[in-house]
Amino acid sequence: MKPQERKQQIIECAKKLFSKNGFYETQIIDIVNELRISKGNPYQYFKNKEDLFLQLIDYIYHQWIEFKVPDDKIRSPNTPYNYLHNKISKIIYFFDYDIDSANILIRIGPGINRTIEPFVEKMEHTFIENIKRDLRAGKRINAIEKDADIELLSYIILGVISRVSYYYLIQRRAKKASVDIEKLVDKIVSSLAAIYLKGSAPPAVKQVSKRRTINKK
Amino acid sequence: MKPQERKQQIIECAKKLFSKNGFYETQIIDIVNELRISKGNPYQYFKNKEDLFLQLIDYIYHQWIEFKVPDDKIRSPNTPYNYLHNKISKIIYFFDYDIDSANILIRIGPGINRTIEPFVEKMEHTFIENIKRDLRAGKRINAIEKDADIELLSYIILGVISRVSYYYLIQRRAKKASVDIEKLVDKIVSSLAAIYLKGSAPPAVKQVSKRRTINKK
Amino acid sequence: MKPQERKQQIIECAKKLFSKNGFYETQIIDIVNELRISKGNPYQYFKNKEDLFLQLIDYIYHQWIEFKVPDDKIRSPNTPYNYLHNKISKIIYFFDYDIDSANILIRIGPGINRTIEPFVEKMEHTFIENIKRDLRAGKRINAIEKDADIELLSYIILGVISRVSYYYLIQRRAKKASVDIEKLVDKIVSSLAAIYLKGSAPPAVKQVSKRRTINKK
Amino acid sequence: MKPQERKQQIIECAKKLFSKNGFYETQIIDIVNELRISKGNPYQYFKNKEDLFLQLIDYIYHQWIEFKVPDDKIRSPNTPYNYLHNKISKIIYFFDYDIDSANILIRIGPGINRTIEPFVEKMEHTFIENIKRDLRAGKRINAIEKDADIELLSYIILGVISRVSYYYLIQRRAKKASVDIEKLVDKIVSSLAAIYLKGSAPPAVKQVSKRRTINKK
DNA sequence: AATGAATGAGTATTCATTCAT
DNA sequence: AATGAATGAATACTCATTCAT
Repeated sequence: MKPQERKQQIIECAKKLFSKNGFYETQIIDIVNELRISKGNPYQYFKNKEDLFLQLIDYIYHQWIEFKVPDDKIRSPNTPYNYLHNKISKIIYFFDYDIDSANILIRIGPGINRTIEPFVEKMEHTFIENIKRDLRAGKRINAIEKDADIELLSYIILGVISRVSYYYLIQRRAKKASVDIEKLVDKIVSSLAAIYLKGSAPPAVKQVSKRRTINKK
Repeated sequence: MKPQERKQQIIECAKKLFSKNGFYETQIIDIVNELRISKGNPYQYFKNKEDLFLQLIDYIYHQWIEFKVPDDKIRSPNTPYNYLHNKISKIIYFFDYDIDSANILIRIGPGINRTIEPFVEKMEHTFIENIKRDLRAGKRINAIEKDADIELLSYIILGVISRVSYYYLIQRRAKKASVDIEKLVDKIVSSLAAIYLKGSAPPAVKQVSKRRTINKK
Repeated sequence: MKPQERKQQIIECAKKLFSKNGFYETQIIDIVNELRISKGNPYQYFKNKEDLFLQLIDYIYHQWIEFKVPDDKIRSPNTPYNYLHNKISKIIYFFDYDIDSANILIRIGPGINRTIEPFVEKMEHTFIENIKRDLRAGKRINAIEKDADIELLSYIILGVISRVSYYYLIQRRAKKASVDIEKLVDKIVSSLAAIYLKGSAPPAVKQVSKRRTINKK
Repeated sequence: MKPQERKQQIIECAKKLFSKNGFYETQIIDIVNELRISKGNPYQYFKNKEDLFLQLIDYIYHQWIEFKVPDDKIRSPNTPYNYLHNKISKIIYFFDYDIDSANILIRIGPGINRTIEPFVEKMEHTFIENIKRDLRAGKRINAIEKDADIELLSYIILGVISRVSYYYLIQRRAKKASVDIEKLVDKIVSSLAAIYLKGSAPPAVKQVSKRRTINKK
C-alpha cells in the first residue's frame, strides 16, 4: 500500500475510534488490530499518538473545506437570510455526513490536554474568523445593526450550531431517533436570524426599556 | 480533620486540578501531593478515580443549587424578559464565581469516557429540563409563540450560554482579558429574547422578504 | 523493608548486573526478578534506568571513600615510596574487594552514552585531582623532579592502575587464574616510582639527549 | 558505486557515529540517513548490527597495520630507546590521525557486550603480544632486566598509552585544547623507559631506602 | 544491488490501587 | 483514619531486520 493511502487509512480509523471512545480510551493497539497492521506501522507516519490526533484535526479541516452541500439544499444567496441559510447548511450537512468529525470537534477535542487544545482552538478560530467576516460584511450592507457585538455574536452562533448538532446529530442519533435535517437547519437559521438579521429581529434593547417602563408603572 | 471536611477538601482539590489539566492528565498523586496527605487517603472516601469525578459532578450540582446571585443583580421577575434575565444571570454569575466548575461542566466532562459521560449528561439533562419547564410556562402565559420548538430552543439556550461562557470566562480570562459580566448577561439575554420572547420572535422563512420589503418603504 | 534498605538493595543488585552484562544489556526486569520485587518498585527510588546508574556511580564513590585497607598491608608513610605504596594499595585492594565496582568504573562507565559519561568523568576527575595533589606535595618535599609534568603523570598513574587492575583482577580472575595482590601492588609501585620518584628514577630527559647525541655521530 | 566502495563507506560512517554516540545510541537509521541510502542497504553487506561493529574492528586493525608515521618523526632504531620511541610514535600518531578509531578501541569497544567484547579483546591481545615480543627481545639484548615481569610490563605500557591518548587526544581535543604530539610522545617514552629500560630500571623495594640514603650523602 | 514499507519482539515506564502497619 | 511501600496490569514507543518490488 502506498504511504499516502496507508496514512489516510490510519487517520480514518483513528477518527472512528477517537470519536467512539475518546483519545485516552483509544489505544494504538485498537487501531492496528482494526486495520490488521503491525503495532509499529502507525509510527512510520505519526510521531506519536498526539501527533496522530493533531494530523486528524488537520485532516478534518480539509475534509470540511472540500465538503459540498447537496445541490438541492443550496439557496440562491440573494438575501442575507439565504446567505446565512447556506452557511448553516454547510455545517449541519457536513456534521450529518461525517458524524465522527462532529464528535471530535465538538466533544472530544476540547478538554483533551494542554498540548492538543491549542490546535483544536486554532481550528475553532478559523471558524470564528469566517463567521466574523460574514458579520462584518452584513454590517456593511446594512443587514445587521451597526452596534451589534460581532465577537459575541460569532460565539453565540458557534454555540448554537455545535450544541444543537451535538444533541440532534450525536445524542439522538445514538438513540436511533430520526432527525429531519432540513427542518433543523430551517429552525436554526430562523433563530439566528432573529438575533441579528435586521428586520427579522426587532431592536431588542429598545423593547426592553419599554417593558421596563411599563413595569415601573 | 473531620471525615466530611477531608472529603470536601479532596473534592475541591480535584476540581481545581481536573479543571486545569483534565481527567487523564491529573494523577491521584498530584492531588495528594497538593494536599500533603497520603497516597491511600482518597481511597477512604472514593472507590476510585472515576468515583471521585462523579462525586465531584454531584458536588458541583449542589454548589450550583445553593448558589445565590448578588442581590443587586436580581431583577423583579415581573416580565418574561426579566425572568429570563435572572435565569441567565444565575448561570453566568455562578460560572464567573466558580470558573473551575464551568471548565469541568463545559470542557472537561463531555468526552471523557463512556462510564463518566452518562453522569455528565444527566446533569445537563436537569439543566435542560429546567429550561424546558420555563419555556412551557412561557407558552402558557403567551410570552412564547405556541408553535415554538421547546426542545430545540432549550438546546439553543444551553449552547449559547456554554459557548459564550467558555469564551468569555475561560479563554479570555486565561489571557488576563477583563470581562464586564453585567454587560455580557445583558447581551446574552437580549439575544435569546430576540429568538423566543414574543414580539421578538423571528419571522417564518417566507416572511423574511416581505418584511424586508416593508422595511425598505 | 525500609526505603533506604530497599534502595541500597536495588543499587547493589544493579551494580552486580551492570558489571556482568553492561548497561544496555541489563534490563530492569532482570533486577526485579533477581530481587523478587515488582517491576515498578525501582521507579519508587530512581527516576529511570539512567538515574539508577548515576546513583550507582555515586554509591561506588562513597564505598571507595569509606574503604579501609587491611591494617597489615599499610606501611608507615615515612618515605614518599611508602606513601605511594599506601595509595596504590588502597585502590588495588578496593578493586580486589569490590570487583564489580572496578568493572563499572573501568570498563562499563566510560563509553556508555553522553548523558552518563560526564558523571563518570566527574568521578575520574576527583581521582585525578587526588593524584595531582600528592604529586604537587611530592615536588615541594623534593621527592619529585621540579620539571615533572604533573598532569601527564597523573594520567599515566591512572592508566597503569586501571589497565593493570583490569587485566589482573577482572580478566584473569574471570579465567579463575589466581593473583598475588601483594606482589602486584609491589610491582606497580616500583614501576611508578621509577617514573617519577627521585632517586628511584634516573633523570630520563638527560639520558635521552645523551643517546640522541650518540645517534647523531 | 561498487560493492566494495559502498561497504567501506558504510563502515567509515559507522566508525564516525559509533565513536560519537556509542554502539547502542547509534541506530542503523542514523547511518543510512547520513549516507542517503536505503534502510535495507547495509544488510547486503553485514549480517546485522553486531557484525557491522565486528567488521569495523577488523577494518580499524588493518588501517592500523597499514598506517605509516610521517618520515620525519621516525628515528633510526639503533638503540632500545629509539626503538621504543618509534613504537609509541606509531600508536600516538595513528590515534591522532584517526581519533574515531582511538575512541572505539579505547572507550566504546570495551564494555559493549559479551558477544562483541571477545573480538575487542582479541585485538588488544595482538597489541599485547607485539609488546611482549619486543620486551622479550629487549631481554635478549640485555636492554631489559632479566627478572622483569614481561606480562605486567606489557599491560602497564598499554595502560599508559591508552589512558594518556584518551585524555590528550580525545578529552582535551573535545574541549578544543591544543596538544603538542611530539612532546607528548617524548614524555611518554621517557616515562616508560624509566620503568623498564636498563639504567632506568626501578629499584627493588628494599633498595629504595638504601639508595635514598646514598643519595643524601 | 537497492529500496523502503512493514513487522513485532522487546522494554521502559506509568499510575491507580492495595494493604500491612 | 492515615500512611506509604509495594504492586503489576497496561501501554506507548523503538528499532533491528525482512522481503516484495
